[in-house]
Amino acid sequence: MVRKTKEDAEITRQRIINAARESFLSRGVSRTSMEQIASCAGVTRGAIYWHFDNKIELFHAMREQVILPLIDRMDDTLSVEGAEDPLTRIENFLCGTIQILNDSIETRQTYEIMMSKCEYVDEFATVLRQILSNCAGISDKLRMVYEHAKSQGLLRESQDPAQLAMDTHLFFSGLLHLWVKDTDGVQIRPQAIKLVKAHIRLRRN
Amino acid sequence: MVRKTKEDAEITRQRIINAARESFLSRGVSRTSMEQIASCAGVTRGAIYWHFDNKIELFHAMREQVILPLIDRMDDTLSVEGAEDPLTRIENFLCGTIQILNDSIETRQTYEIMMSKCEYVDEFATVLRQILSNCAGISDKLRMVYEHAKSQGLLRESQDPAQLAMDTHLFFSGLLHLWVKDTDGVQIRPQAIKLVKAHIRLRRN
DNA sequence: TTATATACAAACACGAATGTATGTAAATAG
DNA sequence: CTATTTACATACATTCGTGTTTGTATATAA
Repeated sequence: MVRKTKEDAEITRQRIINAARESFLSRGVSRTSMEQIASCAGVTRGAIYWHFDNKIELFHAMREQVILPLIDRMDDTLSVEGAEDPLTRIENFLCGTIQILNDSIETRQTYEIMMSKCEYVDEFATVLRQILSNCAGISDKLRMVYEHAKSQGLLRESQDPAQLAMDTHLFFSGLLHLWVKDTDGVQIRPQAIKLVKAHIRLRRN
Repeated sequence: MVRKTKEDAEITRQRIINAARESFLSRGVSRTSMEQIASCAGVTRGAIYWHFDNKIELFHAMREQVILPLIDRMDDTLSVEGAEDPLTRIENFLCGTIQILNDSIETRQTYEIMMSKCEYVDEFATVLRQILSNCAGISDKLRMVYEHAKSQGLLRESQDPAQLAMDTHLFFSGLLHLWVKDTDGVQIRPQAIKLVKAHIRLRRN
């Protein structure tokens, strides 16, 4: 219970992040006190303030743990000129993201926190800007893939890739929001994959 | 500055709601204290506690002021068997909602609060459920209109009205989220209407 | 082997927010 | 005209959270 080795400290750090996630989820970010996180992690506030400057740094650490892998994966899934045609790549990207939310509790909880248990004001306004910038990145990537699809004659009629990309991005943004908030799994979780496929089918030649 | 007439009291009540909206918007719901709302409204906490039991009652009052008219409008715009064909009715409903957000500061601010300045935990979890239930209502209405469109042969190929409705609802949900958060008006506000029209065009025969 | 930095726990100081209780002057009912 | 509400303002009690400071045992570097 005293001085730990470096690995022990890293474990403590991770436990604090996990405790923060659980606490944020059940009480909301701003209502969660450092003391609550600490007791949930089995440490004192001293440990938290040792590893993190304050609550928002802790929030950032929690967020990055799930966001960075997702961004990497997006780059992989969308950009790779691989076996599948562009429209299938988009479909796989969307379905794969849903699948990750299904499989990873940490990702699911973090998304729920970001979408309905956090107030984006003051220091948190920065986070919102990061989210928006990330959104712009997704739209951009989608547009490029849709352009490929168009040049390969996969799209019906002459549809604008930029508008298609935005439509898909907004659809998926809405889907994620509802998916995450549908904690009972009644509203749309069961049909999410089917909806994605129908969405893609709508633009296929 | 003492006992007011009934109309004066109603004015005070409305000023408190307005002050709450402004305060919620800039500091977030949970960080906003009753004292801040009071001073912003030019009254004391006593006045607020006279009109409202607590912060969440105040929140509900603020929300209902903009939500109830919107719901009424949805019923009018979508349900009426009028001059326009079903797909145009949907388009008008979506564009009209965007237009209201554009024109009404109160509506815009309230939506921004609900979407990014509020934590849906504890007492506020109820609000989230209301929102979800409202979402289900919108999907339902949309599905019915799409069924009309299908029976009139307005849709391309054989598309499932339920899936189309969900797709539209998710698209619009994503659009509203991004529209509200795009306070600089750079990301999508200028192209929102065009996106709606492209979305509808995609399903037209 | 000793000095120092690390990884926390414990204690302190301070502010801030909430709900309630009490006071009060004027509007309104009878 | 007086009794009672109404529509607040003011004061009080209590709780809770934050950031910082101090203490300390041990890992680690030299």
